[in-house]
Amino acid sequence: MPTLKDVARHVGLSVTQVSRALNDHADVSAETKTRVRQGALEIGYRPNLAARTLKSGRSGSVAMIVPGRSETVEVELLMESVMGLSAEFSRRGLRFLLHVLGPGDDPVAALETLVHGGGIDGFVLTDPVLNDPRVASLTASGTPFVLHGRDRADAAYPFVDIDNRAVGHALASTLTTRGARGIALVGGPEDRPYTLFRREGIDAALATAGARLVADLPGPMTEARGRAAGGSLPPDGIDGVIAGNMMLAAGLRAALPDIPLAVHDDRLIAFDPARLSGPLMRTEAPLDAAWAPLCDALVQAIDGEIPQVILPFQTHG
Amino acid sequence: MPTLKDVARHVGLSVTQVSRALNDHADVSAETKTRVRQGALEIGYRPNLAARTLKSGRSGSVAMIVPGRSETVEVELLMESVMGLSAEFSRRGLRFLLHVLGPGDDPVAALETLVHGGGIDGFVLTDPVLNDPRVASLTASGTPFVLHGRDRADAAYPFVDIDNRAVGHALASTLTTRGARGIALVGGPEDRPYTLFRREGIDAALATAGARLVADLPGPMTEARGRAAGGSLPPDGIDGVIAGNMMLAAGLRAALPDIPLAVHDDRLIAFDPARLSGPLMRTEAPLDAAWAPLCDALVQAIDGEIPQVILPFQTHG
DNA sequence: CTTTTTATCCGAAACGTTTCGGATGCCCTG
DNA sequence: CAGGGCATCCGAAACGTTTCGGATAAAAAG
Repeated sequence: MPTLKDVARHVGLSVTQVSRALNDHADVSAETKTRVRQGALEIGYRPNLAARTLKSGRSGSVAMIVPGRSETVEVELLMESVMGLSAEFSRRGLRFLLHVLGPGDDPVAALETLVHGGGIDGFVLTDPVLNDPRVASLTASGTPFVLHGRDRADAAYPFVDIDNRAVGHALASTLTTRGARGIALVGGPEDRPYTLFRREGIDAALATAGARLVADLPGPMTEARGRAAGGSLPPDGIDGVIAGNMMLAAGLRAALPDIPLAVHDDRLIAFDPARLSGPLMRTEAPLDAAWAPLCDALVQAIDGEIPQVILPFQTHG
Repeated sequence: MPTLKDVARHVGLSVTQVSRALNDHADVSAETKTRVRQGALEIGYRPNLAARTLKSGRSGSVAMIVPGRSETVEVELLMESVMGLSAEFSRRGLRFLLHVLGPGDDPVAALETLVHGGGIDGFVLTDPVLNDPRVASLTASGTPFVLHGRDRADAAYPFVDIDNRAVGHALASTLTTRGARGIALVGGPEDRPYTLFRREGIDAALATAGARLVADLPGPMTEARGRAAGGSLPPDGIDGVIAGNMMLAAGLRAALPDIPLAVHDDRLIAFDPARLSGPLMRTEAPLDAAWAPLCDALVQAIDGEIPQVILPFQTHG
């Protein structure tokens, strides 16, 4: 495998100038730069990451820790993010390390092992719970990271998220402006911050409109539970339902064919809203819009900044 | 961060001896070894992965390159192997690097970048095509790898695979021993070696039994295509069909309710064979039995061996 | 015509580790 | 006591990159 020295010999320059040329440094003439790049291409030069790391202290690799297969985890989402993030990182020349936890493994312990071992510049964290211990651990050790979501309202670390409070507000408002006064919420898992934030927004909107939350049923977001929840709601006093995602909405629609439905759509699975009959309003924020911002944010976090990105959502219907 | 030099100064030895002591080398006295280890602990020494990698070429991490989302790729299988392999590697204390290709990326170029970049001890390759260029590239550069499957019959490199020729033979035999003489094959993609190997086994079995292959329809293995292929078969002269996997079989069964079906089941998706009515014979080899052997084989390959593992399959019905 | 600037270039040191090829002192054999 | 064998140690050279501190020439300024 050719090294900088080989390129230098090939183009008749010093190793120094070749290095500077390839890194687009200032004191190399434009002509030399193209000549060097050309020569590097010709002999198939590829930079040695280990050497670069040794010199610069940055390893150029980032890591993500994901839970293994289990009941509570949405594999579809997991793999969507793994593939999306990995692709974005490779495009930026960064290496993506994936650590899959075993059945009984502690996420924080795995994190600390990886951090301690060195060679990782930063972490991507996803699917936070309230006051996530991983955030605490990384903050304590001063390791750069970016969180997809937030584990508390007053997050002071780098994150990429949507405004779930606003989402909740929009969902509730869209029902109340259509006259709904008794509203049921069939939301996501209770220990997830976004469930909480959305409910805050819902409460605020309902209070303003003089409506009230008749039922609040947090839980897993599957079509089956949507149907079950729809069936368990009291038959009277409910003229609008808010669903956590499209699967829940589909189940709810099956159980309650005519009720006005407001739902947040993360576009995780291709689910055509037209398939849902009856009155439907949606807030839409595609999850896969987050991968690139997450990568950028992590890069900035590694550079010592604290990027906090709020992605937009759209309202339909 | 303390380095070897710091440890050396702290215990009053040379850098050389400290390095050898920590790596449990032969010509260091037992007493010195413990003294060095103690000293290293005291000042909190952590080996620098980059330097070690640069010098020794071993980094303790392995990589896998997967295609991004596309039509031709079975995401479910991809995710299954990524999760399975990653979990197995972390359990062995190895780091698992995942590189997801962009839409137009060349797998071989990505491979070579990663190889020369350093810091990767070996690769896991999956889903080979005939005479796979990745195999050629890694063989040429002398990089350790293990292939899930084989890209040719006379593979001389490390691999983990099932005996697809035997699978084909078993599938065909199970039909001929039941009296079938005109047999249709609805197999997998044409450029996949396993499709070829299975057909070899099928041909051999049919020749022995005096039966013949009336139709041969390679292609993607989806339920829809199974149904389409079933409908396109000539109505007469076929008294047995071989299907590439359970999805194909399900489609075929829908189109041909009574025909004897022989199918290979990789247990990729939980598909209860009992759901298929009519005469059914199966060869069964769960894909997820391969992750652990693949890891072991890669570790051996990195140590210079050439493990070649043939996993067993079972025959049902 | 000398001096200063500017645009390019280069040698050499450094990052932290492993390892080759000796050194040193000691004990044992003859 | 000369010599070989053994256990234990060390200096120095690598691995491939980045970068500091100059060097060289031509162009601009005095």
